[in-house]
Amino acid sequence: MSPKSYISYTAAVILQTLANGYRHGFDIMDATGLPSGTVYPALRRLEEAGFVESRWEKEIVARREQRPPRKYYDLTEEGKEAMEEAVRRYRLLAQSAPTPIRKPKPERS
Amino acid sequence: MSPKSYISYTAAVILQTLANGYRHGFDIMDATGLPSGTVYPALRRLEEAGFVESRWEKEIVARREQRPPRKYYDLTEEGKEAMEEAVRRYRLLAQSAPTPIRKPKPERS
DNA sequence: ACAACCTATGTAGTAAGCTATATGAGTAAT
DNA sequence: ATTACTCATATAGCTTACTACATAGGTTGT
Repeated sequence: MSPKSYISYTAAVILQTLANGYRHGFDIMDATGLPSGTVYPALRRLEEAGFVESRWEKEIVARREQRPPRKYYDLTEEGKEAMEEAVRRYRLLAQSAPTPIRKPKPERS
Repeated sequence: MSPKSYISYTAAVILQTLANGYRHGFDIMDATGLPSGTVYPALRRLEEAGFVESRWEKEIVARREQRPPRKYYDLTEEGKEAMEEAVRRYRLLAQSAPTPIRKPKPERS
Protein backbone atom coordinates (compact mmCIF):
# COMPACT_ATOMS: atom_id res chain seq x y z
CA MET A 1 0.00 0.00 0.00
CA SER A 2 1.94 2.93 1.32
CA PRO A 3 5.51 3.22 0.13
CA LYS A 4 5.93 5.34 3.23
CA SER A 5 8.11 4.91 6.27
CA TYR A 6 7.45 3.16 9.56
CA ILE A 7 6.29 5.22 12.50
CA SER A 8 7.59 4.78 16.03
CA TYR A 9 5.75 3.20 18.92
CA THR A 10 5.27 6.57 20.58
CA ALA A 11 3.94 8.13 17.38
CA ALA A 12 1.49 5.26 17.02
CA VAL A 13 0.27 5.71 20.59
CA ILE A 14 -0.35 9.40 19.92
CA LEU A 15 -2.21 8.76 16.67
CA GLN A 16 -4.33 6.15 18.38
CA THR A 17 -5.14 8.49 21.22
CA LEU A 18 -6.28 11.08 18.68
CA ALA A 19 -8.34 8.41 16.93
CA ASN A 20 -10.04 7.75 20.24
CA GLY A 21 -11.27 11.31 20.61
CA TYR A 22 -8.53 13.08 22.52
CA ARG A 23 -7.90 16.25 20.60
CA HIS A 24 -5.08 18.42 21.95
CA GLY A 25 -1.61 18.00 23.42
CA PHE A 26 -2.46 18.27 27.09
CA ASP A 27 -5.29 15.82 26.66
CA ILE A 28 -2.90 13.32 25.05
CA MET A 29 -0.41 13.72 27.90
CA ASP A 30 -3.23 13.00 30.30
CA ALA A 31 -4.49 9.94 28.45
CA THR A 32 -1.10 8.37 27.74
CA GLY A 33 1.13 9.53 30.58
CA LEU A 34 3.72 10.70 28.02
CA PRO A 35 5.60 13.86 29.04
CA SER A 36 5.17 17.20 27.26
CA GLY A 37 8.72 17.00 25.91
CA THR A 38 7.67 13.90 24.01
CA VAL A 39 4.16 14.84 22.96
CA TYR A 40 4.62 18.35 21.52
CA PRO A 41 7.67 17.65 19.36
CA ALA A 42 6.02 14.42 18.19
CA LEU A 43 2.84 16.26 17.17
CA ARG A 44 4.91 18.77 15.22
CA ARG A 45 6.67 15.95 13.36
CA LEU A 46 3.41 14.13 12.71
CA GLU A 47 2.01 17.30 11.19
CA GLU A 48 5.11 17.78 9.02
CA ALA A 49 4.66 14.20 7.83
CA GLY A 50 1.01 14.85 6.93
CA PHE A 51 -0.45 12.42 9.48
CA VAL A 52 -2.30 15.08 11.49
CA GLU A 53 -3.69 18.57 10.90
CA SER A 54 -3.94 21.27 13.55
CA ARG A 55 -5.81 24.46 14.24
CA TRP A 56 -5.84 26.83 17.20
CA GLU A 57 -8.90 27.21 19.30
CA LYS A 58 -10.52 30.63 19.00
CA GLU A 59 -9.30 32.98 21.73
CA ILE A 60 -12.85 33.98 22.60
CA VAL A 61 -13.72 30.39 23.42
CA ALA A 62 -10.63 29.88 25.56
CA ARG A 63 -11.25 33.08 27.46
CA ARG A 64 -14.85 32.12 28.04
CA GLU A 65 -13.71 28.80 29.50
CA GLN A 66 -11.00 30.59 31.50
CA ARG A 67 -7.98 28.66 30.30
CA PRO A 68 -5.16 28.94 27.73
CA PRO A 69 -6.10 28.35 24.09
CA ARG A 70 -5.74 24.76 22.89
CA LYS A 71 -4.27 23.52 19.64
CA TYR A 72 -6.60 20.89 18.23
CA TYR A 73 -5.40 17.99 16.08
CA ASP A 74 -7.17 15.72 13.62
CA LEU A 75 -5.97 12.54 11.99
CA THR A 76 -5.64 12.65 8.22
CA GLU A 77 -6.45 9.68 6.04
CA GLU A 78 -2.72 8.91 5.74
CA GLY A 79 -2.41 9.19 9.51
CA LYS A 80 -5.19 6.69 10.01
CA GLU A 81 -3.52 4.23 7.66
CA ALA A 82 -0.11 4.68 9.31
CA MET A 83 -1.68 4.10 12.71
CA GLU A 84 -3.45 0.91 11.66
CA GLU A 85 -0.28 -0.39 10.08
CA ALA A 86 1.66 0.34 13.27
CA VAL A 87 -0.87 -1.34 15.53
CA ARG A 88 -0.36 -4.49 13.47
CA ARG A 89 3.40 -4.22 14.04
CA TYR A 90 3.59 -3.39 17.74
CA ARG A 91 1.87 -6.35 19.28
CA LEU A 92 4.81 -7.68 21.23
CA LEU A 93 4.25 -6.49 24.77
CA ALA A 94 0.53 -6.77 24.24
CA GLN A 95 0.38 -10.51 24.44
CA SER A 96 3.06 -10.81 27.11
CA ALA A 97 3.64 -14.38 25.95
CA PRO A 98 6.35 -16.25 24.01
CA THR A 99 5.37 -14.56 20.74
CA PRO A 100 7.53 -16.61 18.43
CA ILE A 101 6.82 -14.27 15.54
CA ARG A 102 8.06 -16.10 12.51
CA LYS A 103 8.93 -12.76 11.02
CA PRO A 104 8.62 -12.05 7.26
CA LYS A 105 12.38 -11.46 7.34
CA PRO A 106 13.05 -8.63 4.88
CA GLU A 107 16.38 -6.83 4.94
CA ARG A 108 18.43 -6.67 8.09
CA SER A 109 21.00 -3.98 8.85
CA MET B 1 9.00 -1.21 45.60
CA SER B 2 12.00 -0.34 43.49
CA PRO B 3 13.19 3.24 43.79
CA LYS B 4 14.71 2.53 40.37
CA SER B 5 14.15 4.27 37.05
CA TYR B 6 11.67 3.54 34.30
CA ILE B 7 12.83 1.51 31.35
CA SER B 8 11.91 2.28 27.75
CA TYR B 9 9.44 0.39 25.62
CA THR B 10 12.23 -1.09 23.53
CA ALA B 11 14.16 -2.19 26.62
CA ALA B 12 11.03 -3.87 27.95
CA VAL B 13 10.50 -5.71 24.68
CA ILE B 14 14.07 -7.00 24.80
CA LEU B 15 13.81 -8.14 28.42
CA GLN B 16 10.56 -9.88 27.67
CA THR B 17 12.06 -11.62 24.68
CA LEU B 18 14.89 -12.88 26.90
CA ALA B 19 12.31 -14.00 29.47
CA ASN B 20 10.67 -16.01 26.72
CA GLY B 21 13.78 -18.06 26.00
CA TYR B 22 15.58 -16.10 23.30
CA ARG B 23 19.17 -15.89 24.48
CA HIS B 24 21.47 -13.87 22.22
CA GLY B 25 21.39 -10.66 20.18
CA PHE B 26 20.71 -12.11 16.78
CA ASP B 27 17.93 -14.24 18.19
CA ILE B 28 16.31 -11.15 19.70
CA MET B 29 16.56 -9.30 16.39
CA ASP B 30 14.83 -12.23 14.76
CA ALA B 31 12.06 -12.48 17.32
CA THR B 32 11.31 -8.76 17.59
CA GLY B 33 12.23 -7.31 14.20
CA LEU B 34 14.38 -4.68 15.95
CA PRO B 35 17.56 -3.73 14.04
CA SER B 36 21.05 -4.58 15.24
CA GLY B 37 21.79 -0.92 15.92
CA THR B 38 19.02 -0.96 18.49
CA VAL B 39 19.51 -4.37 20.05
CA TYR B 40 23.27 -4.47 20.72
CA PRO B 41 23.59 -1.01 22.32
CA ALA B 42 20.43 -1.70 24.35
CA LEU B 43 21.84 -5.00 25.65
CA ARG B 44 25.04 -3.24 26.68
CA ARG B 45 23.04 -0.62 28.62
CA LEU B 46 20.83 -3.26 30.20
CA GLU B 47 23.94 -5.07 31.40
CA GLU B 48 25.42 -1.84 32.79
CA ALA B 49 22.15 -1.30 34.65
CA GLY B 50 22.30 -4.81 36.11
CA PHE B 51 19.17 -6.10 34.37
CA VAL B 52 20.98 -8.79 32.35
CA GLU B 53 24.20 -10.78 32.57
CA SER B 54 26.19 -12.05 29.60
CA ARG B 55 28.77 -14.67 28.74
CA TRP B 56 30.39 -15.67 25.49
CA GLU B 57 29.76 -19.05 23.96
CA LYS B 58 32.84 -21.28 23.95
CA GLU B 59 34.70 -21.07 20.65
CA ILE B 60 34.84 -24.84 20.31
CA VAL B 61 31.05 -25.02 20.36
CA ALA B 62 30.64 -22.27 17.76
CA ARG B 63 33.21 -23.88 15.48
CA ARG B 64 31.50 -27.23 15.81
CA GLU B 65 28.21 -25.60 14.77
CA GLN B 66 29.97 -23.70 11.95
CA ARG B 67 28.98 -20.17 12.89
CA PRO B 68 30.33 -17.11 14.78
CA PRO B 69 30.33 -17.34 18.59
CA ARG B 70 27.25 -16.03 20.33
CA LYS B 71 27.01 -13.83 23.41
CA TYR B 72 24.35 -15.27 25.69
CA TYR B 73 22.25 -13.13 28.02
CA ASP B 74 20.26 -13.94 31.14
CA LEU B 75 17.75 -11.83 33.04
CA THR B 76 18.74 -10.94 36.59
CA GLU B 77 16.17 -10.72 39.37
CA GLU B 78 16.18 -6.91 39.03
CA GLY B 79 15.72 -7.29 35.28
CA LYS B 80 12.69 -9.49 35.80
CA GLU B 81 11.13 -6.96 38.16
CA ALA B 82 11.83 -4.05 35.81
CA MET B 83 10.26 -5.98 32.95
CA GLU B 84 7.11 -6.82 34.86
CA GLU B 85 6.74 -3.24 35.97
CA ALA B 86 7.13 -2.05 32.37
CA VAL B 87 4.59 -4.50 30.99
CA ARG B 88 2.08 -3.00 33.40
CA ARG B 89 2.86 0.46 32.04
CA TYR B 90 2.94 -0.17 28.31
CA ARG B 91 -0.49 -1.53 27.65
CA LEU B 92 -1.75 1.24 25.44
CA LEU B 93 -1.52 -0.14 21.93
CA ALA B 94 -2.35 -3.58 23.25
CA GLN B 95 -5.99 -2.92 23.80
CA SER B 96 -6.40 -0.67 20.76
CA ALA B 97 -9.41 0.91 22.45
CA PRO B 98 -10.21 4.28 24.07
CA THR B 99 -8.16 3.43 27.17
CA PRO B 100 -9.23 6.36 29.28
CA ILE B 101 -6.46 5.65 31.75
CA ARG B 102 -7.34 7.85 34.70
CA LYS B 103 -3.66 8.03 35.45
CA PRO B 104 -2.38 8.40 39.03
CA LYS B 105 -1.29 11.88 37.93
CA PRO B 106 2.01 12.42 39.75
CA GLU B 107 4.29 15.22 38.69
CA ARG B 108 4.18 16.60 35.19
CA SER B 109 7.12 18.26 33.45
C1' DA C 1 36.51 -18.33 -8.79
C1' DC C 2 33.09 -15.51 -7.71
C1' DA C 3 28.58 -13.89 -6.46
C1' DA C 4 25.10 -14.11 -3.32
C1' DC C 5 23.54 -15.27 1.02
C1' DC C 6 23.35 -16.70 6.21
C1' DT C 7 24.88 -16.26 11.03
C1' DA C 8 26.68 -13.17 14.32
C1' DT C 9 28.38 -8.89 16.56
C1' DG C 10 29.31 -4.23 16.35
C1' DT C 11 29.89 1.14 15.38
C1' DA C 12 29.24 6.14 13.43
C1' DG C 13 26.13 9.44 12.76
C1' DT C 14 21.40 11.09 12.75
C1' DA C 15 16.57 11.14 14.50
C1' DA C 16 13.47 10.66 18.16
C1' DG C 17 12.26 10.50 23.22
C1' DC C 18 12.75 12.10 27.97
C1' DT C 19 14.03 15.23 32.01
C1' DA C 20 13.93 19.47 33.57
C1' DT C 21 12.61 23.95 33.05
C1' DA C 22 10.04 28.16 31.18
C1' DT C 23 5.97 30.92 30.22
C1' DG C 24 1.59 32.79 31.20
C1' DA C 25 -3.13 33.30 32.70
C1' DG C 26 -6.50 31.61 35.80
C1' DT C 27 -8.24 29.82 40.58
C1' DA C 28 -7.81 28.78 45.67
C1' DA C 29 -6.02 29.07 50.10
C1' DT C 30 -3.68 31.44 53.99
C1' DA D 1 -0.38 39.69 48.39
C1' DT D 2 2.15 35.70 48.11
C1' DT D 3 2.23 30.84 47.75
C1' DA D 4 0.45 26.95 45.50
C1' DC D 5 -1.98 24.64 42.07
C1' DT D 6 -4.25 23.74 37.28
C1' DC D 7 -4.45 24.10 32.27
C1' DA D 8 -1.92 24.60 28.25
C1' DT D 9 2.08 24.93 25.06
C1' DA D 10 6.93 24.84 24.31
C1' DT D 11 12.24 24.29 24.22
C1' DA D 12 17.37 23.09 25.66
C1' DG D 13 20.13 19.46 26.49
C1' DC D 14 21.02 14.69 27.43
C1' DT D 15 19.83 9.74 26.47
C1' DT D 16 18.00 6.20 23.56
C1' DA D 17 16.68 4.26 18.98
C1' DC D 18 17.36 3.75 14.14
C1' DT D 19 19.71 3.77 9.43
C1' DA D 20 23.45 2.43 7.09
C1' DC D 21 27.65 0.29 7.01
C1' DA D 22 31.64 -2.84 8.53
C1' DT D 23 33.68 -7.25 9.67
C1' DA D 24 34.27 -12.14 9.28
C1' DG D 25 33.77 -17.10 8.46
C1' DG D 26 30.54 -20.48 6.43
C1' DT D 27 27.51 -22.31 2.74
C1' DT D 28 25.32 -22.52 -1.91
C1' DG D 29 24.92 -21.71 -6.59
C1' DT D 30 26.93 -20.88 -11.48
